[in-house]
Amino acid sequence: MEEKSGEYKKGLWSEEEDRILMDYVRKHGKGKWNRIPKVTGLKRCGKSCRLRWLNYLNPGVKRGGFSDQEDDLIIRLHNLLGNRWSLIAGRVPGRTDNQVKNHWNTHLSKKLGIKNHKNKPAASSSQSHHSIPKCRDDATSSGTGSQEMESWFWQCCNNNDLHFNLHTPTTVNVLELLDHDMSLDFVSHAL
DNA sequence: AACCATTACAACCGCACAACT
DNA sequence: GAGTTGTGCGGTTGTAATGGT
Repeated sequence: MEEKSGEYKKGLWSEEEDRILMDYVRKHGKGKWNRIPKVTGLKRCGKSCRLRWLNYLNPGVKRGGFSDQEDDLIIRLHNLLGNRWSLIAGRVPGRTDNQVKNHWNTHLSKKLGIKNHKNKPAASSSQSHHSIPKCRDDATSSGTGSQEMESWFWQCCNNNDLHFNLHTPTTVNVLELLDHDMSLDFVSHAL
């Protein structure tokens, strides 16, 4: 994975570069980003191409400001998940992790009076007083476990009390709950 | 109009990890 | 099993745009 510095251009992308990258993705699909400079002659490293596509050129990316609903959802998901931007972004349709992260750091952290982005996620607080239901096997192999988790989750939501420790095994439960059971609708209503 | 400070967002960097050879 | 490659993630930096003086 040799990408010598100096061989590739840095900084903002030009329209021409965007067009070349779009053409490549149209023809070859996503992936194998490191081939792009070789195939297209684009003076950008694969990593940069991937990022440009994911955060800007991808038609699924929503542009423009964040709505109040999105803000609210992000705040609550951040409260739940901490700085897990990709997870948060995965539940905010049309938004990328980079967008969410930037939006948090420039708007929401100020709005909430959070000092800086090195803030530890609330979720990583060592005081986790919650008994989170047991997980994977229970939750995924039987409806009961899943229901138990959902019920527990709702309880936390109702108490506006979403501080779990991300580094405990129970985190897995939370994330799995999100992945398995919680469509955006569920999350946005729950949170 | 010119300068400086702040804001918002795009992009880069370093690291980790999974897949592949 | 070891090395290489490709990808993803979070933190950080760079820069254009905007606002204030």
